[in-house]
Amino acid sequence: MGGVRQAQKQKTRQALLDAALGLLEEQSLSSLGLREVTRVVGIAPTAFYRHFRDLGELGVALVEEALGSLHAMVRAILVEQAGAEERIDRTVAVVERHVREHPAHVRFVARERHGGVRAVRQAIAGELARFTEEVAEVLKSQPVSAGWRDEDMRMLAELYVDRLVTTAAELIDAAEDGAEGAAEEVVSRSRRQLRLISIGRRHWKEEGGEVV
Amino acid sequence: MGGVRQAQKQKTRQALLDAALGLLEEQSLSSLGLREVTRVVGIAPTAFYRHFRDLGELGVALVEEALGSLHAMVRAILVEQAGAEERIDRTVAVVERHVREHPAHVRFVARERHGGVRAVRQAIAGELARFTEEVAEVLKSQPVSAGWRDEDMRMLAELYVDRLVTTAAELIDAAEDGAEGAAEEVVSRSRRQLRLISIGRRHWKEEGGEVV
DNA sequence: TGTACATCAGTGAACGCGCGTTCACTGATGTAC
DNA sequence: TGTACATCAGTGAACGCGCGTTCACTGATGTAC
Repeated sequence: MGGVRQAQKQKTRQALLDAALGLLEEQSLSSLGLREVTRVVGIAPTAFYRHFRDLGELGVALVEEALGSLHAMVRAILVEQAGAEERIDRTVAVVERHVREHPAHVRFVARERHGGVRAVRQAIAGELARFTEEVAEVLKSQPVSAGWRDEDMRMLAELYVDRLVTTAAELIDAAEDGAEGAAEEVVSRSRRQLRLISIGRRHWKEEGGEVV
Repeated sequence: MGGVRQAQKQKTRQALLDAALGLLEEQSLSSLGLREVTRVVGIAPTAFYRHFRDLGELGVALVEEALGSLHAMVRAILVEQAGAEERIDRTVAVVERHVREHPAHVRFVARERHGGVRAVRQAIAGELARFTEEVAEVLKSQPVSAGWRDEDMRMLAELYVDRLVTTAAELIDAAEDGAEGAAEEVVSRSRRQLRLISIGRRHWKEEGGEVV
C-alpha cells in the first residue's frame, strides 16, 4: 500500500506532460518526437511507454489539464446575480488571467483544436461541447431567456464560448508579438463584442425568434 | 520568350501544391515530409528545391490559393442592396459552397491558422486581417452604421468574419463525421447567430456605444 | 532555316542523423508470512 | 522485526527506416546570330 513507487511514477508522468507542453510552444503535436520529450525529462526513451501508449495519448491528457479547470470558473461567474455588464467584465478578466497564468496550455488547445491528431481533436471538441452545454444551461435559467427554444440557447452559448476561445487565442498572439498595448486592445474589443451579442440577445425574441 | 519550359515548371509547381494539400488532410504541415510530397508527384526529392525553399514556403503559397478568392465573393454579396436577412442567407450559402468545393483548402487554413509554422500562421493572419478590413469598410457604408466609431466597425467585422471561419471549420468537421443532417444544423445555427449579431448591431448605438 | 552556346528543371547517388519500437535486464519498492 | 518472493518503473543496446540536403550531372528548351 506504500505510495512511494506510485508517487514517483506520478512525478515522472507529470514531468513528461510538462516537457511536452514546453516543446509544443514551438511546434505542433504531430511533429513532436517521443525522444525529444524523454530527453528533456532526462529518462530513457523506452520509459515513455510506462506512462503513455503514444504521444496522442499524452496529448489527450494535456487537453484535460488545459480545459478541465476552466469550466468551473466561468460557470461560477455566470451564475452570479450581477448585471450583464459586470458579468462580461469579470468573464473577460478570468480569461485574461487564465491566459497569463497558463499560456502554454492555451496555445496548445488553440493549435490542436483543428490539428493533425484525431484523438486530441476529439478530446478538445468534447470538452468544448460540455463547456457550451454548461453555459447554455446557466443562460437558460436567466429571466431574459424566458420563452427561448433550447436550440437557440445553444446557438447563443456557442457564440459566447467561441468568442472567449477566440479572445484567448488572440491574447496569446498579442503576447507573442510583444506589440505595445496589443493585449489591452484585444480585451477591449472582446468586451464590446460580448456586449453586442448580449444586446442582440435581449432583442432576439422581438425580431429574430419567429423568422426561423 | 518560348513558354514551354515555363509552363512545364508551373505545372510541376501546381502538382506539388496539390499533392501537399492532399497529404495535409490527414496531418499538419509541420509533420509533412518533403519526400512524401515529391513521391506523390513522381519527381526526385531534389527537384522540390527548384520551386520552394522549404515546406513553409509551399504552405504560404497554399494560403494564398485558399483565401485569395474568397474575399471578392463575400464582398460582392455584402455590397448588394438586399435586406439584412437575405444578405445573411446568401453569405452563408457562399461559405457552404466554398467548403463543399474546396474542403481541403478550408481544412488546411483551419489547421494551420494556429499551427506550428510561423510563416504560414502569419500569412493566414494577414489574409484574414485584410478580409476583416474589407468587411468593415463595406459595413461602414451602410446606413445602420451612421455615427459608429471605426474601432467599433472593426470589432463588428471581426465578429462576422470569425463567425464565417468558425462555420466553415464546423462544416468540415460535420462532413468528416458523416453524421446525418449535421451540416444542415451547422448552417441553420450559423444563420441564427449572424442574425442575432445583426440585431445587436441595430441596437448598439442606443445601448452599447456610450458605455465604452 | 541552321548552328553554336546558354539556361535550368529535373536526376540519382551519397551523406549523416534522429526516429519509434523490441527486448531482456536491473534494482528499488511492495507484500505475505 | 526479518526473510523470501513479486512487482514494475526505468535502462541501454540494437534494429531498420525515412528523412533533408549536397553535389555534379543530363538533356530538353531557349537565344543570338
